[in-house]
Amino acid sequence: MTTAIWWARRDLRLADNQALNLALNRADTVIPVFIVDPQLMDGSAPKRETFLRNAIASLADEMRTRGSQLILRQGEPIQELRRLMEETGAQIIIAESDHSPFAKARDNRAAAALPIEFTGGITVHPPESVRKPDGSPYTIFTPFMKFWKALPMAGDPIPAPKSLPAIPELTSIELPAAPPISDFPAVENFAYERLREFFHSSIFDYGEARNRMDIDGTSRLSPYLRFGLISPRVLISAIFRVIEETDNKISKQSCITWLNEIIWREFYFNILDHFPFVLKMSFRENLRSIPWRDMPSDLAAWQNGLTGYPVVDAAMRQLNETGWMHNRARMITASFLTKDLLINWQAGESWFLRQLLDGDPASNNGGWQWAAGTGTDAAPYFRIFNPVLQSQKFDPNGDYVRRWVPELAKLPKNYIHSPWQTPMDVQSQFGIRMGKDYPLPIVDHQFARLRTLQAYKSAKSD
DNA sequence: TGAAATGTTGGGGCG
DNA sequence: ACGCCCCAACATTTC
Repeated sequence: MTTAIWWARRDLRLADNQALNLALNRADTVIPVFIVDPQLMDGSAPKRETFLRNAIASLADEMRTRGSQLILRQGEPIQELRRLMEETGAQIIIAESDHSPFAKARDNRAAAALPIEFTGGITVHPPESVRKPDGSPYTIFTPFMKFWKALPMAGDPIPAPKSLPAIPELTSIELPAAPPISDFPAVENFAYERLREFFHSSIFDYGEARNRMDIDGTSRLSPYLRFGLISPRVLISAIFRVIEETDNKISKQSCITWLNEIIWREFYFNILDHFPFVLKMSFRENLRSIPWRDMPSDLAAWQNGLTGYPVVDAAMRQLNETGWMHNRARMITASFLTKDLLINWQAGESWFLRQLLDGDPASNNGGWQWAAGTGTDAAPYFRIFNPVLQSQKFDPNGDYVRRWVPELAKLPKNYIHSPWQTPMDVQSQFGIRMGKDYPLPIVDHQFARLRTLQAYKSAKSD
């Protein structure tokens, strides 16, 4: 009679769960446990905590209908695991590997103290398996992506178990119920529904539509990936099949573009695994002394969506209200904070990490360092987004702005992207006073652009 | 997965 | 008819 503990962390799913599957294959009895770590549930990311609580509750439901029970404990994970081993007589603990410095330190401690085995699954290919021939990690996306695509897939997705072994009577804490998140129900099956819907049509226009902030052109699966309600392997094997079956050139290219986005995620897991220092400083050594501005009022205006640039404000308000932001908008707001306000990307990184449902240290850091031009394979520092042009291009009718900045909703299309240029008679015609009902720009873009070029140049030559 | 500055071209107005 | 200027429109370079 063998007993295994399945330690769930950010793999809150039944389908294609390598850790759960290994536990089921190894043992007659599998004790599923989620340990609430006060160090992680510290109120620093309330939206993600809500999603997590919902996801745990939903997984617990699913386990119950299959004859098992998700045990919830709270405390220092290693202590709790040891206690649970004593209570159940389990011989082994199995968990999915994680690669953040925090997770690695915790898991190394666990491995030193307990019989624990880790599986893959958080990425399709474990970071250590994507290396250059000489063994060093890739730091440029394209060669990484080519190598990644040439790797054989390690098996097909594992279907969800239809039933689970019953477990003995054990204590389990009650997690206070969390309000549901309307745009992102934290339910495994819903992720599949969303995937099906996306693959039914939008994916074939993804190449163009993904940039349009006024359109639902993206899969919006990121929170589900973040907490492992769906596995990247499921996404990859699904998209491979669609690519194979698609003849139309543009449609096929759209699918490949989406696939590459998933590979960007793998790339940043890789970068963080090999270069954990990126969480503390710029990847690029020659850009570590940019004279950032320390301007709390500008940072607050950015955080609260009150910069006077409609597309920036719309995006920040979308983030604050829903916990999600369109990817194009992430680039625009990140460019604005770092290049227009000349505020350290780390301030933006931590705000996003606080607010995003999909906030993950690897992807979030990768994205910010990309935008700031300080990262691996990043945008060159002189690539500065013009928030007005970006808005005109990717929200042509201003619908995205109108949705999230209601005080501008009445403004006609030709002024919606740069409302400070609205003539007085038009302002009074629509009953909007610039500078009162909506802020004037907190910085002039042309001026800010030159200031930033100067600042980056001075850092480079240090 | 930019944008601004600068350079080039070619058609049309005009003396 | 011709040269000249103007200036979109597009291309290239630069940051």
